[in-house]
Amino acid sequence: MRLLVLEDDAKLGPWVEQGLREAGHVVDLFTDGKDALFAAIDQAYDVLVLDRMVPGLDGLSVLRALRQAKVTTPAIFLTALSEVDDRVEGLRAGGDDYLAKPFAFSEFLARVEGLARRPGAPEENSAELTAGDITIDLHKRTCTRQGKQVDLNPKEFLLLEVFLRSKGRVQTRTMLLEKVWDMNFDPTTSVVETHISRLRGKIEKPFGDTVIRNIRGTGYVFEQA
Amino acid sequence: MRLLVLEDDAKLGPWVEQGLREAGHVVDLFTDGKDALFAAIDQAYDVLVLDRMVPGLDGLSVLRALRQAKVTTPAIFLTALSEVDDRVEGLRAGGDDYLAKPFAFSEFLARVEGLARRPGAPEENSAELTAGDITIDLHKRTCTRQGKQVDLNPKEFLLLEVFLRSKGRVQTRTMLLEKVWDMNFDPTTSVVETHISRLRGKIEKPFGDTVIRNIRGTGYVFEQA
DNA sequence: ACAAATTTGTAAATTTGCTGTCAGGTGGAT
DNA sequence: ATCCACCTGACAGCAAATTTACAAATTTGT
Repeated sequence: MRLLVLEDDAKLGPWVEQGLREAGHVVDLFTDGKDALFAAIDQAYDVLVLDRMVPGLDGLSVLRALRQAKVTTPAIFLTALSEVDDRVEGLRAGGDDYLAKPFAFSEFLARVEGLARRPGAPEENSAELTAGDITIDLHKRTCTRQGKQVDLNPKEFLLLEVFLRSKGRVQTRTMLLEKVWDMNFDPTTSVVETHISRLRGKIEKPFGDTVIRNIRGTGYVFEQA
Repeated sequence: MRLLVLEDDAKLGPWVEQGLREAGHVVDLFTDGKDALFAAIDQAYDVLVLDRMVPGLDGLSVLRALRQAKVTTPAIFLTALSEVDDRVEGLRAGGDDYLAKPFAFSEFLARVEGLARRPGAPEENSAELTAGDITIDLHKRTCTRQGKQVDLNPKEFLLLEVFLRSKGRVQTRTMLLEKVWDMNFDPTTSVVETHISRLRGKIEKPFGDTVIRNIRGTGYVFEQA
């Protein structure tokens, strides 16, 4: 598989490059936005990996330019910024997925390879995640259950997104704190519980069943319907 | 899994400790290098997690001392980016590993668990354990028998897990106390019997047969179906 | 740029339910 | 028959989880 990586961080770039190589892919690493843009236009890549902030031309602009030029290669953003808006912005610009730093390489690889084998043009393909009768649309930021629309706040949406991406595996409180709140050192907070409760109020209560199961002393599992 | 963590940072230490606990491991946290060294010498850990800089004796020295004492437990270093020098990078060649802060917990967990199964254990990854018509899924934390779901409490689940990992071999009460309760000595307690009874109530009674056989004066054996 | 409205995190109150102890019962071994 | 190990159910303590209320922070509209 042929991959373009745009990343100027001196450590992260080579790390990503080597990891992808070891996984059997062909990688072109760029540290400058303009170079990456030109390369992406005249070469056929399977996936683009873009950093949000780089010299020359930032990843966001690169992708916008590409989409304008009708280049539909799927793209994934690496973003150091943790706020929801920053994650979302990449998607708005025509990105197909994002990943917050720091990340586990295995997860990165899975996402990249997942994008590549996805059929259809990114334009009409509205990045969706589904579990049973629950569906969320990453681009439109909407959530539906049994066809009915469910309004979620940003944090609730992100929390649900993490659950839908975990495909039924247990998410420990520590993992959730990291993925949804980027909190790295605070085992005492009870944000998780609070937001689980709110999410349940919207996604379970009106439907009278249980989709988020608690595992005492560990965390939560999203049950596949 | 039994882990030693040497980390003096007041935030990072407890965070790592709890995260590993939630993931189902037994953790001993130390903030002083010397204490950690003594513990690592006379206890059998599966992995050592060492900070580079700690009071008493720094992580690298601890590891050197251990290797000299022929302790081969695999180790992973947590180190600030600025502390990554040649010596630390060299760890990789020796089979040990390092991780630069800040890191994603999920990645840390993956590395730690990867190190532990290094000594020629090719299996794993399936996350399922099976015996006859009984199956447990460690990721989803579920248990089924004859296709029917069986709800287990954390301790019951852990107990069953221990049995499935030792298919056919006798588990003495002492072994169970150590593996499930992390107790090292207390002949008076009857926790084991109580929990065996509860587990049986869920996994034998509804199915009308026996899978956990008692061996009078010794312990229990899990019978393959 | 300001005020109103919404969203988010904290803290406290309440609920839930897991866990270990114990007591009484059962049954096997000698 | 009697001892001893094991089984089982009841119960109380406790810690985790849930819910609620409130305050801080953020977003939105003007």
